[in-house]
Amino acid sequence: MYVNQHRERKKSEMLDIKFVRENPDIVKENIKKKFQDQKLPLVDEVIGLDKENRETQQEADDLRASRNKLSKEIGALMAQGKKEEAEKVKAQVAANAERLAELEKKNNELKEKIQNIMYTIPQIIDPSVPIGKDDNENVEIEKFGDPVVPDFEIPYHTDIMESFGGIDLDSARRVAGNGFYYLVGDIARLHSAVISYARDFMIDRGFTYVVPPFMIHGNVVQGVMSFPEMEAMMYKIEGEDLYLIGTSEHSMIGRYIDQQIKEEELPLTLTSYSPCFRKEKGAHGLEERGVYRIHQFEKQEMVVICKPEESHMWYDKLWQNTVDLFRSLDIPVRTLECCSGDLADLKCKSCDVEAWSPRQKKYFEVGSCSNLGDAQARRLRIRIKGENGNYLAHTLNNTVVAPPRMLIAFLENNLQADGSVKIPEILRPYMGGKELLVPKK
RNA sequence: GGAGAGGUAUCGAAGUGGUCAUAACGAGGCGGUCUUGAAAACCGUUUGGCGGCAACGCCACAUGGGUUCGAAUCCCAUCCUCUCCGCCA
Repeated sequence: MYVNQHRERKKSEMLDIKFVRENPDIVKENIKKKFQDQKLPLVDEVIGLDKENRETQQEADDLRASRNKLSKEIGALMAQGKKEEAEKVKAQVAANAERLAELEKKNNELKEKIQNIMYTIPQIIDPSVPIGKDDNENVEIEKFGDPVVPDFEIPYHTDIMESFGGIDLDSARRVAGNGFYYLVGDIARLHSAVISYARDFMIDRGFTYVVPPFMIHGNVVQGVMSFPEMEAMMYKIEGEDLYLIGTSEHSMIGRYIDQQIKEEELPLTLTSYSPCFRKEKGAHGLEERGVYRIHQFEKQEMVVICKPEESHMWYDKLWQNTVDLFRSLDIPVRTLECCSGDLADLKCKSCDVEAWSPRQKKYFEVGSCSNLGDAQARRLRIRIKGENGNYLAHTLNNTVVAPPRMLIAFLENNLQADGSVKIPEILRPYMGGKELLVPKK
């Protein structure tokens, strides 16, 4: 099995060094588009190092070739009993040994330098990505449904939950600290109902349901996300090479590490369930309290592995699925496209699906859809076995739904003036047929 | 946690210091012969990565290191899998 072959942490790259060598201008232009000008000198630097490395490699390979040849001669001479002649050839090999050791050392140093740089050179973004510096310049693409503001006041989401006796944050803080929750009664049931409904929604659209591992090895983490993300997000199990997943995308993409997938098996269209664990380092404001930003939540995810030429098409289908799901629950949404400067280095294109908050009178993020191009596949060596050789797959992922955050949108949009919450028809089978949640106080 | 066995290509598996790692042998896949068609039989073909215009060369036998002119093979360390026992949802 492949499992242990790449346990050692190896930094790896988003772009092919060959591509950088042959298209330095494209790579530089891309860096500028992402407002990372400080990385510009690295391109020429890495191309120089690469040239030096290939020369070193070639000389070392030649020396190895000569050693291999001479060693065979020694074997033949020994077999014939010609010991003296064998000794002479041995001396020849020894003469090259020192130079080879030198080259190997240099080769390793160069490789490490190259990798360190390549690790920071961002993925080429899709031409359709809007250029902008940070998240202020993200672009609204399309709205779905009317963002209604009712003529009664919508309470903060934890207050709505409390009116049903549905949340216990105080106990959660005592037991696990800030960023955890107990969901109780109908609210807990609603949480499970949403997950189950989302699962069936995706199964009906032809996706295969998967329950993956909730912990993964360090090398898989490195393959699916960049190092700064990893530091800020991932919980590590003490004394083990295991991390709690931040999303099932991690274990779902990791499933194909070092694999060659037959062309005819593609596309792989999967929907996975998992709890997600995130450190969420850094301070968060008022609007991120309650169950908005937490250390543990559950999520139904969709993941696609496909041929390069199909990733655009799947990207559009993926975010549309989330829009459709929210619309089926009468929640207004919009799509917000990530601009170049806000796009993670691993991604070619990404958008957020945002749900309407009638309380805040604005949209807020409930899901994120990304096309990673071949960046994850390059890092994890996920290849497609084609007629004319192997090539890297493209990978995409998107949130189907992530309660409890999604519950915020659900409760706010389905709250009635009398404090009750109506259950959309489509969700009722998952709620034991209930049409309405009635507050306890 | 204890005791054994083991990690080689798509799978099973041989190889225990050189002339079998473009990896024996078997299976599977692909192409072909035969056949009305199929099965069977037979023949051929089939690892991945890097460099090079090419010829060709290098690397990879779980991982890392060591011994050696030369390591799948010997030595050291680490990881993992399987079987049985124990414990346990």
